[in-house]
Amino acid sequence: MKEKIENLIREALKSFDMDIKEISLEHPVDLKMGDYSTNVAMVLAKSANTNPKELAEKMVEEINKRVALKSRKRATLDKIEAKNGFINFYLSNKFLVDSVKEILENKNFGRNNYFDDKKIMVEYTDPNPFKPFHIGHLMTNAIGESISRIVEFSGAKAIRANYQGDVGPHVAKAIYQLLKDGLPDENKSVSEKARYIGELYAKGNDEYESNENIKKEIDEINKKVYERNDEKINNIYDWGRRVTLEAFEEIYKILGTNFNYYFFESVAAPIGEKIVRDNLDKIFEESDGAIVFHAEKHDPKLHTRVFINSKGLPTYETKELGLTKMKFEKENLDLSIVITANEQEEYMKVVGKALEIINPEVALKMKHIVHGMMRLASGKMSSRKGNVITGEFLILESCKEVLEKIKDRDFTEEEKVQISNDVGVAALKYSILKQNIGGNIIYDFEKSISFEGDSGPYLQYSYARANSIVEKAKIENILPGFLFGDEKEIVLPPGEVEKLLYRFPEVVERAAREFGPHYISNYLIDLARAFNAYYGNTKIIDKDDLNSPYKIALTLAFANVIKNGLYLLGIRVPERM
RNA sequence: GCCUUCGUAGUUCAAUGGAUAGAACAGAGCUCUUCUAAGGCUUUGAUGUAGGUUCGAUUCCUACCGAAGGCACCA
Repeated sequence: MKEKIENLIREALKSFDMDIKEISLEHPVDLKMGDYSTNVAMVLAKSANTNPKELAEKMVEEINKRVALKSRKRATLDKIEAKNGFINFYLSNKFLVDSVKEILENKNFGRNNYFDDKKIMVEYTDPNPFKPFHIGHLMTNAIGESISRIVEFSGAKAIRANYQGDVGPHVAKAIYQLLKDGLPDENKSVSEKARYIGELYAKGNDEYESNENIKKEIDEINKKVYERNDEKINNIYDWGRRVTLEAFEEIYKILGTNFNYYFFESVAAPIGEKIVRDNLDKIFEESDGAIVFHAEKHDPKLHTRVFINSKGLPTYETKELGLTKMKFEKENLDLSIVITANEQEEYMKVVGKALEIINPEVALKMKHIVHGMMRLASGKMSSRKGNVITGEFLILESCKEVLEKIKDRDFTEEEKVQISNDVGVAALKYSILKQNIGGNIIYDFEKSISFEGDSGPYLQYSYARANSIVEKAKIENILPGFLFGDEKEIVLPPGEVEKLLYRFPEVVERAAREFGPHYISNYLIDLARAFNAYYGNTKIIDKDDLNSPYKIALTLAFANVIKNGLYLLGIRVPERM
């Protein structure tokens, strides 16, 4: 449709001997201004020595001449007008109803081909064994899963990767404390054991910072973990690594993520180390016993970073180089996306610069997407029993809240658990994905599990309600249809719902182009609001209404789009709730 | 100090250089003998400051004020 209108504009311009590189064609904020609108007259007026209004009017005349050539019945455009220098296009009822029809016929409505035939790896979540799964991991997971699905819907083959720090000082801190305090009870569940390890990590961290001798001891353990030459430490390490990774798997299951690849720092480290040592003197330099990269020599906005520390151990930067090499060896990628919090933005630029010198081809295919940090709106939660809020805790609380809400509903126990999991996770994910991912999220526990207004459960609820109407209509033997009364003409004026439905593929494409899941969340909320308003003042199932089949078709189309949209956000859609 | 990102209703967020800056929450008032009231309807309220570019600036540029992150052996 968009292209069709653009062609009309171009043809009209041609008749005035004018042309423009890029036609800006947008949806006016207000539906009263038409369905599409262009500002070309305003852009070109000056160079054409005329004023925008006049040019717009002349163009409308020209476009109307061309449209009139086509038969009225098949027309997709109803009206074209010039207003305040804009040219507004109004879609015909026929086009809108046809788009509803298309949604019912095409289960994949919303797909586009922006990333056709591209192979894209998305690395996200990245929790570290021996440490808790915290809120930041929840954020990265929600964003990464959504971006993976969006690029898939845009034609790409998405490869999901998870990169986990199974070596490094944090591991040594946990092991030190485990050696001191002992292992947890064998009978405890995996997640309880993982929680115990996480608590000891925090304790070890405190010790590390407050006691010089313990610091040395932990540094020693760190080295042994890399070298794997101490059996006692190896045993605890292998056990702790396994337990925490298993606990993460349980969380991924609830969140709905399946990774294709798991990368580990322990593997990436030696690969990265070789790259650094091979490029010593060429790119990297020795300084104070460490090996560093003076990035500011290549770009004054960057700074120096240590790649191999003075104890001879590789830092995160080096591991990142190794990881990148591994990724491109495993798969022939067109694009490799890494999603992290924005605190890593600056040094990723340094790593990127080093990579650019070592392997410019690969560097071009790297994309670092950063999201904001989760900050607490109030200190309430963090002080609770001295616990930090982990991502896991948040998921459980949110689901528990939903369970409480539906406890008296007419569902089986099994259904109740399923629904509360789906809705609880939706509330959290939506609160992360509803806003631009770059900004910080001021985290408010109450609001994140809000089920009203601009929320995931609101969307799920709208879907469940639409779904139940369609189900009920089936029982009453009214099926979706596209005949309007006795007339062959469409008499039911399509409303706001239709005018939003056909835009879905455009929204998905934009979300893919800009890696912005929030475009989808915002769209879905607008759509759901429009439908809920329609629902509020229309009787959809009505045996005496000849338009009832169309109303049901519209309801079904709405449900399909919400379902596909929520899928792209990584949110499950309960049929009933 | 330097670098990066960001300042929009009381609060949390939208807005592709465009038309009257949208929502949600909170506040006030309606609304279930129609299909799920986790809903709908009505209503109060905002672009940090000062310049500049432009037919047009929340959006681009400059300065200032404020916030977050980063700036050598953590990730």
